[in-house]
Amino acid sequence: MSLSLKSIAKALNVSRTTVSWVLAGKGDEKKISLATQERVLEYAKKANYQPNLLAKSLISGESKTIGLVVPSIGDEFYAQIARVIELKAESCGFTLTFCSSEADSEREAKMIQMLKSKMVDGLIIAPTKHSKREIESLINESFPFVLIDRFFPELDTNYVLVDNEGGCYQLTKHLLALGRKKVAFVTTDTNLVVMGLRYNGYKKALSDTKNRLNSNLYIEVKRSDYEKELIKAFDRLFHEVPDVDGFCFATHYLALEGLRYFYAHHINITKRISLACFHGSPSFSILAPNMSLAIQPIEGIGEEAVNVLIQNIEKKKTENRQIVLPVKMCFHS
Amino acid sequence: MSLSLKSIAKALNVSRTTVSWVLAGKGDEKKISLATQERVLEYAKKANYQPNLLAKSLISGESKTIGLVVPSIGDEFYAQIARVIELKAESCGFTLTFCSSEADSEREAKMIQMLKSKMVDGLIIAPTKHSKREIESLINESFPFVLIDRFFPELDTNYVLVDNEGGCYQLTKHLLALGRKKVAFVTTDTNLVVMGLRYNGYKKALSDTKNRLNSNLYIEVKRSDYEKELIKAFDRLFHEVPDVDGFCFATHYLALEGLRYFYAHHINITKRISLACFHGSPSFSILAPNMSLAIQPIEGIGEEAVNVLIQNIEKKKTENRQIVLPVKMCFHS
DNA sequence: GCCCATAACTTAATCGATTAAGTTAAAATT
DNA sequence: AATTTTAACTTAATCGATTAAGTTATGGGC
Repeated sequence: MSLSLKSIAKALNVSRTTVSWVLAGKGDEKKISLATQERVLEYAKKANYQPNLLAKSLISGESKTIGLVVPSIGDEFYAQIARVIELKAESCGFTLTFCSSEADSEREAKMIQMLKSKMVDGLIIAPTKHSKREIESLINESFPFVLIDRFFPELDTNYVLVDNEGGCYQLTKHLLALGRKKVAFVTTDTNLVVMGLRYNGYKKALSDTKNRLNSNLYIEVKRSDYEKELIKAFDRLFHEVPDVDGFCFATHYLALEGLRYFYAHHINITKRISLACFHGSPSFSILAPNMSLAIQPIEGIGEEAVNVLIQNIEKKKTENRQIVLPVKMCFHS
Repeated sequence: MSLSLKSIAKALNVSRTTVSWVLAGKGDEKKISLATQERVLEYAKKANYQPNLLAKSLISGESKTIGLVVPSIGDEFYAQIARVIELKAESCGFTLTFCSSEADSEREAKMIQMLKSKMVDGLIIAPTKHSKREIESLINESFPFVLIDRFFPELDTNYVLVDNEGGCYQLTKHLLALGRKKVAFVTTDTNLVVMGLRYNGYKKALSDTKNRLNSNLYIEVKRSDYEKELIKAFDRLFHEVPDVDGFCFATHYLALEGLRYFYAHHINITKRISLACFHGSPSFSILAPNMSLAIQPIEGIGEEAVNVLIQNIEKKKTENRQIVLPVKMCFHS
């Protein structure tokens, strides 16, 4: 269908090698006459020749493609990460193929397998909670990869994370410093290590300020159907602890549902309670200008992930790198 | 590095052909002895053989990969579209490679070229305004592709759109039916055909109800730096037409900035004005529960795009299909 | 005992590129 | 004039798979 080196060679009555050399810019080096070089270049341009990169990859053993595996590309956070990764990867000559695991580790395993079969040069993965197995086998094959957003403390891998614990620690401390006494922590998916870290930050802030941990102030909702779950949990919370006066949300989507609840119940989110959230969303500055935020450095995560991965791809060796980026604190009263 | 057909063949002392047939499930058909079949299958399983799909694609001429080109994968709307497309494509045996054009037609042309070089079987493109050239050349090469979200009326291509004009027509009519007299239309990027269609819907609703078009009520902001642009435009609007009582936003991100303005200026968005927006965003139901919406059928767009594209890929022929999906109206008072 | 069918493979070409290792004819050197 | 160099190519192997077209050896039929 599309024209190949071979067909150019045939048309010009020269060998494939000659054409290959000229188009690769090695014409002079390989002592191809100027006349021939011009003939080849002109023909290639006129016919709009584009090399088949699959063939090239087959030989070179590198596809210049990175596989990105995230729970869902439809998620605002991962979509923005994907954008940064794409731009950074492109500047290094790589394109991106992505797969959404839909938070299903079997699906994830299949996608990783597929990407490897398509000969991606490396993977950037935001793993699901049960994908330790798959990650271990990547380690065994010493296939280049970097984890982002989530990790496995017991595995020695590359990863790029943010300071989950520190972020929630600072947010909680800020709420307490504002004079709040009963600060609730709202979280989900607690078998994810990073969620545990966020909770640790909350707990540490409490104990550092001699506040007692109150289990009634701990709200955990299941990931699926979290909207309704949260309403139920909040109804109970406001019944059990009517004078709750602060909220630290572990994720932006929980915070959005929390805000929906506060608005629906006419709860004064300036006077009666203070708010904080790990990461944010554009609408928060309108909905709750006073909410304090620990913003994840999306650019940094993406760029570091690509950096680490490409280093790993290029010099097969290299030790694993564990990067923890600081969050950007935005305090409000 | 990773083991190949060849190495399996060598290890078992059979020919590559035999191994290939057995692994392709053609063992019986090709009369390979059961003993050999078992030996091959067992070895392949133990060694975790995975075929090199690049090599397979080189032969078959199909990569089972679709290229997705959108202005930005970081954009909520395109991210969600991408998710749907990925799921649908996967169910048809395709994976997705994506590129963000960053609304730059030169960049877009480069990305399309790259994707074609990587031998994607087809493209799904949300084109930028100046990419007509590139699209035309795809037509000339009869390369399979589908446009989404945007299109070129003068080109005969596949496309999947939503009813832009009808959506804005109904939204505007609704605002007028609520008794609003001075409804503003807020838009951007007017050289995009679909933005023109949305404006047409607005104008048609006005003329159908014998309302006069008032150029003071037409707000157009540049795409870049639209946040500040919108503030300036609104300042002017409220000065020139203090009794403006309705707003129809052409996009969700304009509406969000509009809401930011209303909140900042304590403008009563229930009594003093009525709101409408083409498409929506999760926070709108909290920020402006009364805002009427014309929701784009994201699932439908993605699924139809994949359907049309795959049909196009599989039977090289086929006429172009032009699909316009209805929007889902959510009226509020 | 001869011929043919069939089981059970193997050889070699192919996809589209790259590249090490030739080849040939003309020019330069001795 | 004989030998070496060099310019300007070409041949053929290779990447990892697929597949059309052979090739054996064995068994059955007559």
